[in-house]
Amino acid sequence: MSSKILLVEDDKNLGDQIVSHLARDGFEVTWLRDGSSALDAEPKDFDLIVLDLMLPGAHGLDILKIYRETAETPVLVLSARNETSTKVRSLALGADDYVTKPFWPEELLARIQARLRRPLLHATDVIETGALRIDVNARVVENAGQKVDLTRIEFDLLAALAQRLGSAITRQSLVDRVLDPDREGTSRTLDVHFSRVRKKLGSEGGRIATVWGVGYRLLAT
Amino acid sequence: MSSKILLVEDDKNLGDQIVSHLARDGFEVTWLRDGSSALDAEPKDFDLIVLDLMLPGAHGLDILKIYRETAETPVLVLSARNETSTKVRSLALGADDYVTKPFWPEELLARIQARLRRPLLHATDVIETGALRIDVNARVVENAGQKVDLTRIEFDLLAALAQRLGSAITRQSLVDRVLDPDREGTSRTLDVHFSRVRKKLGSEGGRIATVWGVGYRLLAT
DNA sequence: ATCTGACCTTCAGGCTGACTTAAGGTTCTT
DNA sequence: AAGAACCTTAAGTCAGCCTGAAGGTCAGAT
Repeated sequence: MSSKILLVEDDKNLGDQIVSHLARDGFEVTWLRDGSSALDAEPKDFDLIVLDLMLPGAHGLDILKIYRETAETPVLVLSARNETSTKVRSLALGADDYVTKPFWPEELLARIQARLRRPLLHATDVIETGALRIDVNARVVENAGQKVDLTRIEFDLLAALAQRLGSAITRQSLVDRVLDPDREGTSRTLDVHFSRVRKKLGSEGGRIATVWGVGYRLLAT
Repeated sequence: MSSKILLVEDDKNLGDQIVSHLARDGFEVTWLRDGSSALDAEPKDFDLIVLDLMLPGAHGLDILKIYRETAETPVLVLSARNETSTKVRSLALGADDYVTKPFWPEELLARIQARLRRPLLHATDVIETGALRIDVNARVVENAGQKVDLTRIEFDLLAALAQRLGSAITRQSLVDRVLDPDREGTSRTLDVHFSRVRKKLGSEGGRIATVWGVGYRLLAT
C-alpha cells in the first residue's frame, strides 16, 4: 500500500526529476503543473502534498491556505526564496515543512519519509482488502460482492483484525475487546469463533493467519 | 499548560538568544550546554527537543539516536553544516526537522510551533536499520522488503536487540525477558534461537553479533 | 601453540497451543 | 413459552515450536 503524494510544481525539469525519484521509491505521485488545477485537487485524497510556492496563475500561499482548510494532509513547501519571512509565513499557515531550492532529491525524499513516519490514523469506515469489503459502521461484510452473514462476535473479531491489516493482534486484546473483558483463565472460545469466520469467508478465510503463541492477523494481499 | 522544550546548545550567545525568544513565547525551556548532560536527560519529559549537532564531548548524532530509542519526543536538529548528507543522516535517524545556521529566531519559533501543532497520535513502533524493518506492534519483520517468518521467541529476541540498536544485551536479560523468567542453570536454548534468527535473516543475520561472555548486540549500519 | 570455556549448529523428543466437531447453555425473537 | 440463533465449553486430534543433548568451532588466556 504505497503512499499517495500530490506534487504541485510548474517547472518541467524539476517536476520530472522529483516524480522519477519518488516513483523509484515506491510512492504514487500525482503531478499538477499549475495553480488552477491545484485548486481543484482534493487534498484529502493524498497522504502528503509537495507544493511549490512559485506558480503562475495562483499564489502558492493561497493554495496552502485552502488545502489547510479542507484537509489534514501534511504539506511540504518548496520554494526558491530563501527569505525568512516567506518561511515563517508558510509555516504559520500550516505548512509542515519547508525545503529551499536548490536541494538534492535525497533530501526531499528524506523529509517526506520523516513526515510519513507519523501517519494520521484514518478513521476509515469501510475497509477493502482483497475480495473483502468490511463496512465497520453498517456491520456488513462482503466477499467478492457476496454478502457474508456474521454474528456480532464474528464480525467484531474480523473487524479488529482488518482495522490493523497485517498486524498481529494478541489473543488477550481480542478477548478483552470482543469477548468478556474480565474473563479468567484460558479458553478455546476464540478459536471456535475464528474457525467459523474462516469457514464463512471461504477462500478468503485463509487470510486469517494464526500467529503461534501470540494471536491472529489478517494478511494483506 | 505551556510546552516544555529541551534545548541542547553549547554556544552561549545563541543559546541565550533562543531561550529568551522561546520564553517570551510562553515555552518552558530547559537548556543543557554539553553532550554528557544531554545524555543524562530524559527526552520523554519534554514535548520537543532542539538539538545542536555541533557539541563538544559527544557527537550530536549519537545523542539523537539515543533520544530516539528512549522516547517518541520530536527532535528538531540545529546545525551549521549545510551538507545534504548530514541532513539526510539526521532525518534518517529520526529527526523531525532540520534548521541550518544562521537562522532567524522567528524561523526556529515557527518550526517549533508547526511541529507542536500536530500531536502524536499513535506512535508507530517501527525500527528501520539497514535492510531490516521491524514493526514491533505488528510483529512483522522485513528484510529488504521481503517478509521474514519468525516465531514468537525469535521475533522477541530480535526486537529486544533492535530496540537498543548497537548495545549489548546480556544473555540473562534476554532469558528473563523472552524465555521463562525463572529458569535455572545454563542451557543452550538462547543460542539455538539466535542461530535460527541469523539463518532466517540471511545476509543481515551477520549483524547479530556475539558479545563474548556477555550476550548479543545488533550492529548498527 | 595449546588449553579452556563459551558459543554454534543439528536433531529428535516432547509439549504447548490451536483446530474442529459436538453438545449444552444462554439470549433473543416471535 | 417455544423456537431459533448464538455463545461457550469440552474433548480429541494435530501441527508447530521449544528445548536440551551432543559434537564441533571459535575466542581469549597462558
